[in-house]
Amino acid sequence: MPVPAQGSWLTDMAAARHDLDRTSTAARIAELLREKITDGRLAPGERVREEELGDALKVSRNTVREAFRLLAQERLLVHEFNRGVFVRRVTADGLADLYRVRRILECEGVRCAPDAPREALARVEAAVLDGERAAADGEWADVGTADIRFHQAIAALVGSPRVDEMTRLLLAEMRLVFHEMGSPREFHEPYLARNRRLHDLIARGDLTAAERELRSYLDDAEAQLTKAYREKE
Amino acid sequence: MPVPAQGSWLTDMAAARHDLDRTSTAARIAELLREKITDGRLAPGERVREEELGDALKVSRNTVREAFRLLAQERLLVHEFNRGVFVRRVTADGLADLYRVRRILECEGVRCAPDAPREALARVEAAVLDGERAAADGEWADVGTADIRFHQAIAALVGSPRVDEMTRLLLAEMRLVFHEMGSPREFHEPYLARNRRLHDLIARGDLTAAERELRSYLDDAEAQLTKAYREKE
DNA sequence: GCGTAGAGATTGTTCAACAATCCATCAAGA
DNA sequence: TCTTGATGGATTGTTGAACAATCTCTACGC
Repeated sequence: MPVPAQGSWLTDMAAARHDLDRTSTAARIAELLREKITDGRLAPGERVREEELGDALKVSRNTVREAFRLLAQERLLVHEFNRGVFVRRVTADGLADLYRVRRILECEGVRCAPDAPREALARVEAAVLDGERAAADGEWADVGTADIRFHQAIAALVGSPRVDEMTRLLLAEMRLVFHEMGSPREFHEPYLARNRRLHDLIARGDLTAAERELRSYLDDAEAQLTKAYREKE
Repeated sequence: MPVPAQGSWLTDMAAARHDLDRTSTAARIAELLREKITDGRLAPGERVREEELGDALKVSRNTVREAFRLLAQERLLVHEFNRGVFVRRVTADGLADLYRVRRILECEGVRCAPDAPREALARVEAAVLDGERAAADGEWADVGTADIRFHQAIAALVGSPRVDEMTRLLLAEMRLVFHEMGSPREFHEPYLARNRRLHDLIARGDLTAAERELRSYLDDAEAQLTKAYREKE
């Protein structure tokens, strides 16, 4: 049989392989739950009963349990042995750790910006624009989504699938934090301008200033959230 | 009821909570498999049949499947829909990505060294000593284990549970790479002295030199492994 | 107020069955 | 000979029911 040339259409097919393989019922249930959780329709701390969910989706308990295991490993659900599964509640300590890792990954993204492909930087700007547009329309939930996509894009400048995945989980957990405090507008509005500035600094190639801006950005956001956390207790 | 003082013994109890709660059968099976994989007794690419394993352990297929899901999320197993689960094979691309993230996390560890507690640095030195001792005894498998513990300890200087966990998964995957090439001695021996030097630089507080040393360390290791990978193909 | 005991609910685990899919093999046809 | 298509066995995917183990709440007695 003929050997396909490097970079032939066959290579593309091989790369697109994962799009083709069907997904298990458990994986699809997990996806549904993920949406409900990131939407905030399943609130942090809320319990998810396996029989209840199984009946609602017309699937067996075993399948539901598989889905639970997936999301528990993703840190969206917490599985307490013999007690059940709950939507994760992020503690103040957890929040600090979240920001610690965000600082590491996102700052690395900024430092990698010069080596990043043009499309990667374009995605950063796209997220900025989406946020500004959503703010103009008063769609504050969408502003939050755009903000998360912005930071995802920053970390993606590293160009590492692993970093992308870690950031995805990280930011999904951040959504839990936002939902726990329920403050879409007051929280996201002031950061729109900073997203814009951060992007411009990166695009201009002033990485030192960009990293400084990002760090102060994250410090401020963390301080604000932590303060709100403490007040809630 | 009296409020416990910050850092009291109650805090310790709460932290040790997870040691007490019984673990599910699936979690224990996962632990068994994890050992077999990191020991190399389950080789990369090898298939693990669910019925076979269930019979061997006298547990039901469903329970085995749960264990598979856990390890698949840990990236030790690969789950191919309708085809089965296999011990992960790390590709050359995967190897490069592993080192990309290791550089990020471990270099951050070095930079955080001044703020790290004394015990954290002690663990770095302990790993160095363990490696040297194992080498003197000719126990090259133990040298590999000590090397991994060394790098785990470096990343742990960050002081973040999340970084610890990410590094744990990362290094478990590195073991797969080592097993795939089956070269314990030739590979680990030259790095013993470098581990020692790296620790000394950190202990001395010369972080600039330490980070440079670590980067060159990782570059060399990656190059060596990548070369061996290419030759195997 | 405190400890105990029991009832009900929920999770943990097993088992058997069937459906869906994969894989190797083999037969037919160009 | 090579390709194509069909067949059957093996393995995974999913279900539903059953029972055991554990938790949680309530009622009771002290």
